[in-house]
Amino acid sequence: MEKITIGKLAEMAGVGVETVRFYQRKELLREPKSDGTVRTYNNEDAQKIIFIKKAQELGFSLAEIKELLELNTKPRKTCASVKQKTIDKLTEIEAKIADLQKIKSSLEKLACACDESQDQLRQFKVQECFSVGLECKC
Amino acid sequence: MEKITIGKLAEMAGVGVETVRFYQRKELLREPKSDGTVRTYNNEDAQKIIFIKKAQELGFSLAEIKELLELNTKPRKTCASVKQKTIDKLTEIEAKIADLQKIKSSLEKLACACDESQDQLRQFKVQECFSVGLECKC
DNA sequence: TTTGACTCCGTACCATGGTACGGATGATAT
DNA sequence: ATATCATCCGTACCATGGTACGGAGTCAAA
Repeated sequence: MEKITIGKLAEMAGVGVETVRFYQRKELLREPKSDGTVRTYNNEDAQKIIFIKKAQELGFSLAEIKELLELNTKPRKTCASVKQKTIDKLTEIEAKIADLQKIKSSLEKLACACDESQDQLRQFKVQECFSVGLECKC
Repeated sequence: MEKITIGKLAEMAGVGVETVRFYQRKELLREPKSDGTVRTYNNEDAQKIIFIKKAQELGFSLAEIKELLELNTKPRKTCASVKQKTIDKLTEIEAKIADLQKIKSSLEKLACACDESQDQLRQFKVQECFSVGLECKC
């Protein structure tokens, strides 16, 4: 395994060096062992940063992301409690997927309306996707 | 249609009065007509706020949410350009759904690992979901 | 061995998305 | 009609998630 410096790591993950250090302060990333004074990272650190960025785009806060990353890594936790937390997270994620599907259906309807009348187009309201039944009649 | 004051609206949508005013400043909500000095809102305003909150949880910024709400409401836009933008948004949303599915599969695998050995459990890494192939052997 | 690039660390600053506060005015219930 | 409550508006402040800066130390190639 090659020696990865913070600059290299940041580049691999597509973030700034300062961001890496910020995540360390927030305990989203470990403080790596230093051989001498310059610290070295590994591929897992890069993977973690990439996960953090993706999860943020999906509406998770850093605190929530920390929970996700630590689900099974806290010692002294029973299998059962890990499983319960995991299932809770799964439920949350399924809800997000369902909400995205609603917006998706709504936008599909809008795409249809583009081929209908100007009137149809102007009267369409994306925001209704969370309150009324949606059916695309294309 | 009943008269909805800002306080009522905020309550309906589950936000604070200040948040409503903030969204108005950001032009996510219209400045409603006032009959006299107190302004009155309608159900659509409430629907919009609910949409905003949901979309935020899905990782959209207020600027992006504004774009979504305005997709078909800007006059002087051609049907074709509306359609193109809509399709772009759809693509984005499909990507989000796909990423959520990856995390979901990963957590499902974790839930399985809970029933296996402690070793399996501790070695599991959620963050791998964006880099390696995942298969649940439950 | 010096020069240039990179690291480390602290502190300051920034944008986004609100939240709180306070005074003036307007509405409503008794 | 007056007490109470909400609205309006401006401004200040706040938390989250970074980003920038500056000084000191370190490493590696020429």
